[in-house]
Amino acid sequence: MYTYVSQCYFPLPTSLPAPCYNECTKFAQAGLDSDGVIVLVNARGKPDILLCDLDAFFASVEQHDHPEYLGKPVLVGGRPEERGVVAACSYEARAYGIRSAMPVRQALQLCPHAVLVPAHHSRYQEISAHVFSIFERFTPEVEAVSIDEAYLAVAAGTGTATAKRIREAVRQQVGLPVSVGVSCNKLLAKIACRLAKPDGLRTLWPEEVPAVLWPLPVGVLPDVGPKTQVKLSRLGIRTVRDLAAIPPEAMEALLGQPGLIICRYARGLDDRPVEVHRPTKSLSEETTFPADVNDAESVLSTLMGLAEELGYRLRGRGRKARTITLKLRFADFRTITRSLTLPRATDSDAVLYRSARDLFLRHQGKPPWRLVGIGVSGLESAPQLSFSGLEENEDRQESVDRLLDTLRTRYGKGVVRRARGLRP
DNA sequence: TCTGGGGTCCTAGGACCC
DNA sequence: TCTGGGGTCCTAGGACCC
Repeated sequence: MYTYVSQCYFPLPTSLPAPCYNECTKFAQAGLDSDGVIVLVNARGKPDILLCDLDAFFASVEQHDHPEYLGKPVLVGGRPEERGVVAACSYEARAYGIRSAMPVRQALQLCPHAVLVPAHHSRYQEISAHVFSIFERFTPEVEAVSIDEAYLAVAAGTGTATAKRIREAVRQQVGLPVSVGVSCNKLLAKIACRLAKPDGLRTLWPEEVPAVLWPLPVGVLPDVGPKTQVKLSRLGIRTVRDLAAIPPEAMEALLGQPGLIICRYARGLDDRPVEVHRPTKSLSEETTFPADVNDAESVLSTLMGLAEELGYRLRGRGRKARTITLKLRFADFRTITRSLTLPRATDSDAVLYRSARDLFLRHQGKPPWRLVGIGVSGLESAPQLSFSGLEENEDRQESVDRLLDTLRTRYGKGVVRRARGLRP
């Protein structure tokens, strides 16, 4: 008997092979267990899914590079007097109730003797690249979620063994703990990893959904953030079990499309594929001022620096953008975005800056300003310019941007700022 | 003591075209 | 004079994630 099952939960008889609650279509094999419940079995040899997540990544790197920090509460983040927040904290710090995204000032009140370290992003990038290269020795199917997290697809039945070997390899060759969750889909792998932390490995198979997933608060599910939790709790929905008992149509009426998705999650169902290549859709640069700013000139000069940085990144990736977005945050935290779309895509610092400046002059609102940012979207790949093409290029500014990029890559940012006539 | 920075995806309304 | 849908592009905001 073959069928197409996507709703409800299915307890599994032990005689059947490892189940998979992904929404299988023509290859899904269904049967009835002793209770007469429909059973959906992975008959296609679907891969096992691993979620590998480096524990407290930035903080662990700092502890690795500075062994004197081992065993201590470590905060990686901005300076408290500049409104910094915690980017990462060690498990020792978490014991004091410190969490990432918490203002550093608040974190230091919870734990005054914590070690506060500024972020070293290029170092984290380097370590991340090393870890990802280890992942890729085990499977080409690696989807980077972030600098410290990746989904891996491996052959069915090999998940746990692979996870053990990955953890050993990363521990030995990089010296960092990585937790791994193993299951048959992304959702359950992610929850398994969360349960495994810190420095652990665990599996979570669909037959464990009622016992393990259902008692947890709905907030463990992806896409269920603070706002959604409030909406759900008004309906008395607090645990995943509560949610699994609600008809999906009701959730769709309440939350739209995401309502249907979280209903499937509540049943342990998730058919998102592991995607190796995910093209960048947008890039942005923003800054919160150490103190609110009252003069437009300061905002504009900051904006120029952000535009240069963004242009540099855009050109470095060989992309151009059609839509430019200005972001402003006021002292009361109200935030607006204003965008414009150009007839032709650009990667020029000057065009980025002028566009953002014009948007600012038109929509600046009332000072003081707290944050300014610039973003680009509508990305296109920029044709590679040959050197001769560069010389013939009518837009001299483009050649200047690229020359300065070369200098910057070779000699660093300070050289370029001087070349542009800015103070180093 | 307020609340970083970099992303993704979705929704909704208006303009415009067929 | 009144009244259609459908599709695409653009803009703005919101929720969420790491």
